[in-house]
Amino acid sequence: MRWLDEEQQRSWRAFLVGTTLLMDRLDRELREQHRLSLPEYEILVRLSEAKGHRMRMAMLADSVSHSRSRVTHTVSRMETAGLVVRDTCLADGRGVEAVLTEQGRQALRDAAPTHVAGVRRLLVDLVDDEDFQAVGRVFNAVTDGLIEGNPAMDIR
Amino acid sequence: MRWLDEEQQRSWRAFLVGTTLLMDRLDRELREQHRLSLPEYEILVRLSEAKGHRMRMAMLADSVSHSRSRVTHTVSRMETAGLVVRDTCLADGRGVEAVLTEQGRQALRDAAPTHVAGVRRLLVDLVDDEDFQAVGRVFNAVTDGLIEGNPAMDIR
DNA sequence: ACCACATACTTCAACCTTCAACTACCGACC
DNA sequence: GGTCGGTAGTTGAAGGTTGAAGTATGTGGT
Repeated sequence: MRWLDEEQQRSWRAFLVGTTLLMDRLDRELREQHRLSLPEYEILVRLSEAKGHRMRMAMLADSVSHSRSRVTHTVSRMETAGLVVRDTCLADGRGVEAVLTEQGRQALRDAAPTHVAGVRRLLVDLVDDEDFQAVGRVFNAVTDGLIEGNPAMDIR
Repeated sequence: MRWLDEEQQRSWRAFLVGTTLLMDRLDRELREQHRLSLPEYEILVRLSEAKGHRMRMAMLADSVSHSRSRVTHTVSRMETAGLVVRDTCLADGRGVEAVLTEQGRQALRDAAPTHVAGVRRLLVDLVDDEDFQAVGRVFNAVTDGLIEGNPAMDIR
């Protein structure tokens, strides 16, 4: 059994604690200033980038790496809040598309500056550009490892 | 308003998705193989490193960066499972200490190899040592930023 | 000694996530 | 064209998390 050395141990714990604090804070800021959770915000982002501001539920789920069930619930809440609507998929009778409403687009326009400013202030602006790029490489590798490793999850 | 450039954007998203997948997987492995959640595991680790295998609730909460309420619940579940016991604090009548039981120590001994192997296989062994060190630096900076920024949270 | 205020932890209810059914539809094979 | 297995999405209940309010104890001023 190979354990982690001192250095690796420290990095791993820093990651655990830092991530917890960071996500907590970003979520809180969105909630307090825009009545939006971080998962909801991410869904708004994905939809806003999609063609026609609409996306199949499964694709949405994959793109944020949440379970389908979770996305169902999240989208339901967002629908109640008027941020999205559901639309049945013409091409596939089983399919459902989530569609951004004008109100949803507006919510995203409002929230984006807060969110980006938070990511900068609490993360990006605190560290070397080089180091931040390393973070990108590391988690791309992690994602690849987990998506390859998982049969039938190679959509991306 | 300064947005993130392409590269930063990619890194940030890789981080979000990679973290989600990684934590999910590590949690699942612990649950399936050892009936332990990741938060529970972390508490076992903290307690095992503490003098006398015991720690005040508040200190425990700070050390894993969870809310006090959350730690109360987690410890309650762990107490039911026989992994820890609560003990009132002699020095401070308000205080409560969580104490690792022999069963808790055993659970940790059993689970640790699984967990460490997972962290290696899914993260550490996939990336450059340099890059992993960068991750450590980045999240130490994040933690410092968030703990300094927060009045009365400088315990560590 | 008393009071006000702060700290330590718990409780409760609302909310979110997970997991295991469940419904509905597609596609292919006979 | 009926059946079988697979895919898309939802549902409902159980479990975990949050945040505000509650209980109990410590602390400092008078």
